[in-house]
Amino acid sequence: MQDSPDIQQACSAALAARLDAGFFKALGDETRLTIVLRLATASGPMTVSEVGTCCGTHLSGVSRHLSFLERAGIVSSEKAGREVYYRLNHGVLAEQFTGLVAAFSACEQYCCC
Amino acid sequence: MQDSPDIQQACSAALAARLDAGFFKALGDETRLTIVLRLATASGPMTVSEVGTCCGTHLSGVSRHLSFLERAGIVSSEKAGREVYYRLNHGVLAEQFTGLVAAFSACEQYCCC
DNA sequence: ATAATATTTGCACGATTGCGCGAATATGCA
DNA sequence: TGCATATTCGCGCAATCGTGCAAATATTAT
Repeated sequence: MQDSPDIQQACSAALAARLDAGFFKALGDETRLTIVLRLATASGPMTVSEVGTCCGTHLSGVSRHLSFLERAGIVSSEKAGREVYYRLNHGVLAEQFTGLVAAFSACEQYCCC
Repeated sequence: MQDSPDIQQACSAALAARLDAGFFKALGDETRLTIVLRLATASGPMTVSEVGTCCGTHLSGVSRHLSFLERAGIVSSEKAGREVYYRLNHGVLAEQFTGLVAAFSACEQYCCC
């Protein structure tokens, strides 16, 4: 199989599948990035209140941000009693970013000049 | 040097430096992602008008999106006569994503349980 | 100089977003 | 049962965003 329109189509489709606006949108807010950073450097799962101490916003906003991040697959939650523990999905992030690198690289190699 | 608050601080700072909301915000819009995909699979630089054929929006909007992407470092422009040629900064994207993988991985290794 | 083409900019509109506040819900404890 | 704590939800507000349209600008061609 050599460089043909077929392989270019495949590269394009693979990259398109990786380009999820929701994922990037979730990371495109300062407060949410602060939360992500806090969770990334935590020694374990954190409650909403604990996360809330790192960013100056109201706790309801923190709860909403965490839900947003969870919907994007970036964090996971687990309910324990009246508290909800959030943790960062390191695996998802690593897989996404490495996948993006590979997809962009493939496009550059097979589609570009 | 072993796992100490110092190295945790270093990991946190390194990740914080990578977490640029503007960068993610630039990729957090469907139309801009369509433009990025188009440029990623192009055989060379493209004019604003050429890029515009891939997304249903008005040409002025395409111009604005390209400016946004350029401000985020994702694309570069070069003026040639009355046309402006845009191209994807593959290197920047690769460096950003690989850097993110490394920074998250370091945090997971040295800060987390 | 005049006309045609490519791009950018100003403007207004509708939609979305992040936020704080208070109420509602859920759970644990006395 | 009553009370305190943790989280979520509904509401409204201000700010931002994406868009189309028309005008302005820049450059090329006649």
